[in-house]
Amino acid sequence: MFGHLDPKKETHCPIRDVMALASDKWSILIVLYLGYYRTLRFNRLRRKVYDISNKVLSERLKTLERDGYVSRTMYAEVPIRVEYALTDFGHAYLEKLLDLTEWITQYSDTIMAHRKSFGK
Amino acid sequence: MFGHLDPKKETHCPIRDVMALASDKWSILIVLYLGYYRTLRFNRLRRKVYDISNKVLSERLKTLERDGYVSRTMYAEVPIRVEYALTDFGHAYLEKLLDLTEWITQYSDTIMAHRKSFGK
DNA sequence: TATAATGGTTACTTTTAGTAACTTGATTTA
DNA sequence: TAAATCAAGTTACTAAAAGTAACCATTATA
Repeated sequence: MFGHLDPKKETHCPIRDVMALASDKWSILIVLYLGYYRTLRFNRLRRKVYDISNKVLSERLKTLERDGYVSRTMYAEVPIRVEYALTDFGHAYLEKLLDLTEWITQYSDTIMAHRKSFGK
Repeated sequence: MFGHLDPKKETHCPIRDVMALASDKWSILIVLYLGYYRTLRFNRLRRKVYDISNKVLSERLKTLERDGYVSRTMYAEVPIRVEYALTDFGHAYLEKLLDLTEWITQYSDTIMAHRKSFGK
């Protein structure tokens, strides 16, 4: 249950090395939107994940693709068409994320209230 | 299920505003270690969450305390003693995190393998 | 008398994130 | 016919975050 906290550590930590690359704010939003819309092209995805820049979206997609969460399909049309979608693994991750995001959404107001009252 | 993705957006996104502050690499590790050891003093926690700096640990703890995940108890001893622990809410979050980290740990090797084979 | 431990803070450097302009090639609009 | 538009990004630059290392006061230990 807490196996990944093993003090024999220093070797390979799944949280630092693996999870951290897919659990940041932008990656989570990308996975959620790809989960909801099934497939999205670059610019449409960017408009869904509002406030993300081309640069960061491009970087995050590359990492998510490299680690097996996302597939990238290029169609040699004019103009070029590129579609992003979740892989099966990405869908499994989506399930886990949805569980977490639903929970946090449920308690979001509580946290915001705590945050406000804390400064005093 | 995908309620937080509502395109009416722009107002308040629980993922951007709330979850992002507790789901980064360091915050996750802090919550996991506090979950495992129940209470930890600053320096001991820092040694558990190896490679974290005083500065970042201090900052993350403040945010986690402000948002209600962590409690900070100061004992006016000499030298001063400060104990950090999860709140009830922090424990509930821990449950969710454990579910996610267990899953990612299970697939960690798969991801690493995919990562290696991807460059080719 | 020097060292280490307590829980941090401060100043500085490096890495990451964010901004805005630009690319290439073809098509639509005025 | 010339200008603007869209596709999917890239590039150069700036701002923000993370990481490094020294330091603070107090007290016990060697």
